[in-house]
Amino acid sequence: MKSAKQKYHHGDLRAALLEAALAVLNEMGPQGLSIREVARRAGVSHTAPYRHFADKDELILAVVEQGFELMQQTMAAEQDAAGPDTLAQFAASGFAYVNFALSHPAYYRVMFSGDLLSSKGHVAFQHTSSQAIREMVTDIKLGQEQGVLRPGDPVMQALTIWSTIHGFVSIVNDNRLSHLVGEDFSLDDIGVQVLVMIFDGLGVPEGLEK
Amino acid sequence: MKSAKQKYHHGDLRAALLEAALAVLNEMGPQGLSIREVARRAGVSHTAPYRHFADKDELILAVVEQGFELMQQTMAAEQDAAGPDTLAQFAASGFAYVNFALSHPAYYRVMFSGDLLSSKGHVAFQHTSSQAIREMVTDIKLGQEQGVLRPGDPVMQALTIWSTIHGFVSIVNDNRLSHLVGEDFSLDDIGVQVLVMIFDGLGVPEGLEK
DNA sequence: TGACTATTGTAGACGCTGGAAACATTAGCA
DNA sequence: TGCTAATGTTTCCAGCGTCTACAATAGTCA
Repeated sequence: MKSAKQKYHHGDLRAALLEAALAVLNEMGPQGLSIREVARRAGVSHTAPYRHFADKDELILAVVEQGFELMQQTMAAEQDAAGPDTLAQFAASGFAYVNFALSHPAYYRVMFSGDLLSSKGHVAFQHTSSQAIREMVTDIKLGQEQGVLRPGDPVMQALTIWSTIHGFVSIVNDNRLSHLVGEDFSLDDIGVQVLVMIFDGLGVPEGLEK
Repeated sequence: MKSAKQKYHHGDLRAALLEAALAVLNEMGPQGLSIREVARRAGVSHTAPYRHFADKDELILAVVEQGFELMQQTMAAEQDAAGPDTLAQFAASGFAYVNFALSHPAYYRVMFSGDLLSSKGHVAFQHTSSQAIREMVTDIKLGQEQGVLRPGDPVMQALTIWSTIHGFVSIVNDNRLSHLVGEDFSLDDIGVQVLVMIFDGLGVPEGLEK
């Protein structure tokens, strides 16, 4: 028996479905995400979702979109809170990215994996991250002008930074460094070190060779 | 009608199934990978695979394992071919990694995504890459001793390098930089630039600030 | 107010999937 | 030659995405 009176029309089924989809992803992983399960959680018939999403791909893409909006808001807020210093803003963005990915693994995975989508759905999917990298390039140009970043192609720099951060959080979210994270190291510590390394570089600076 | 005489026993069905699975991944993507499709391609009934793999997870894990072996062989060969110089060997490994990932996207995806597996299968999956990072740490220690790499925790350095490379090839394989790759840039060029940047760092070296 | 229509939900069907159980064929060995 | 284990087949089940036909409601306009 349902606690609330069952009405024929749900009211805001679309939002309820998105929420249910995210809950399923969190609780059961990507394999557990089925239209029927999502419908079940929302308390509607298994075909009701088709009134709001053409197919499973569209449901997933809606979750992806929602994830990007949330991430962007989070990052913008952190960047604003960092004060006027360019480098500090930059670092704040980076930490916010890592933070979002690690605290919302289900969102992040669905936003960047694409394996849940059929090959058809991939076309729409590829465009979802272009906005984020465009903002990053703008920030990098600013950093170059202010002399805190090396000169060079800002697109390449953005790609390098993005690669490192994305690679790092993917590795962590796939639980591939569980053997590293013990009492001595927190994930935050490790994340900071990785970000510092990509700033300083790993090679020995010129003029300091043995 | 089959060209070869149909025998009741296949001979080496296990290998044939792995080959078929890889072909399916290449042609139809992760969504197209089903036990039944793989069995169809191998010309056997849809339950025959269960004589060789307990379930779908085990089939996928076998593909993953095969992929790691192939990658390791490729990387070792390139490293040997690079001559005695430590830095050159190091670079050769890096390029071999990128090369493998970009020329075998299906292998790489299944090796590192994990989304194809049920939550049960993840446990075995997480151990598959520990060998690779252990070798990397050894190489990095050598680089530090020879003075071509900065001093510091070699595990962290390995993680940083691995993050960057893994992130880069993931982004490329997910087709997220199709707008960058035109006539002016090849993926190889971009890959080289990314690797150089992580060596030199992105920040302005000390003593050279404005 | 009352009827018409578009919107939103349901019921049932189809072919696909992963997987279990029972059965058939064959290879290897005593 | 005959026994047994290994390997492949047949049949069956429940769950999945999605299609089609139908039902209930909300909104609109006379």
